[in-house]
Amino acid sequence: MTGGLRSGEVAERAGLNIQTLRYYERRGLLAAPGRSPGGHRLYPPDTVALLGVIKAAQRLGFTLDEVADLLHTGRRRHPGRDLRRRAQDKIAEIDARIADLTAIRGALAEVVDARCDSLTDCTCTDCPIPFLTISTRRPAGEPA
Amino acid sequence: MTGGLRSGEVAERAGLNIQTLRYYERRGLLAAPGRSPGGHRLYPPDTVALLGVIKAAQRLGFTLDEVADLLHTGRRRHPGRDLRRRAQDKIAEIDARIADLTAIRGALAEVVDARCDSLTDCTCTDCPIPFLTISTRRPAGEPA
DNA sequence: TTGCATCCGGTACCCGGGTACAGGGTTACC
DNA sequence: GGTAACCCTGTACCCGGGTACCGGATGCAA
Repeated sequence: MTGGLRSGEVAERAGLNIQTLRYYERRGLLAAPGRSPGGHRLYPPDTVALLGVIKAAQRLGFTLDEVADLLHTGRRRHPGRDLRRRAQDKIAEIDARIADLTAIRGALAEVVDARCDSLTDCTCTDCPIPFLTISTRRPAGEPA
Repeated sequence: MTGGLRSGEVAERAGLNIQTLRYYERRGLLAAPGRSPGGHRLYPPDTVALLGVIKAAQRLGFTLDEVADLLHTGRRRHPGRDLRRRAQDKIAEIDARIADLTAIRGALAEVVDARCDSLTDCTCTDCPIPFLTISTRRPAGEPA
């Protein structure tokens, strides 16, 4: 009888590296699974689906810490409100990020339109490069 | 007589850390400056402006390697064409990034609208979470 | 019971953009 | 010529999300 899936099987089905499974365990995304008598991990079969959820949440822009948190609070406190609030916060972050990128895009378009020819010694008239002081926030980093 | 600015002065005027100046030197963004008899760096005064340019380029989404490259090719080969082409490439990258973020935003909005209450066991009707297979590209990373 | 595939834990490394620290040498001013 | 402030080199560390390698132990089938 099979007490669960071996790490190699889980990794293959989920499209991940075995090391990544152990990494997720360390990070608190996966509960420590049962073990065979010899110490090999035996995962419950729904682990594969859980990993799919984790990957989906990552695609939504959540960090691994945030995903771990969501998984845990999902089990404990009043869950629904929490997920919705976090999703809304994440939308706000994404909007800010899009606004940043849009501003940068505009500045780049100006550089192209003005036919700038050098970062340091541009000879074009009304060169926009000296005025690139937009976006004094985070340079171009990910959300906090 | 002053043979140039000391690193502390440059760092302060440019709003950077001294370590960062040396880091930029290693990365090829700043040429190795002259030295005092005792070995202290003495920077030409326009270094401060150059650092401003570097920061501007970073804000435009160029990596340090790309900036170094732009600064070098700006001096050598046929410069103008290069800068314009790279700026256009960068605009395309940014557009792709914005498209990704917009898709993610849409998915998050669905999660909010549907009043999902759990990542793993959502009880809402027509829950969108199982369908979060959008954006099979890079998860949410920076441009290549 | 032999042999190969798989897995174990621990540790080190990768990317990009820096920052920090230790232990010493220099500069500048009084 | 003292002494504070500054600077030097070299090395290690930070973040996030993993990946790679090592030597040894297990699992499973013939």
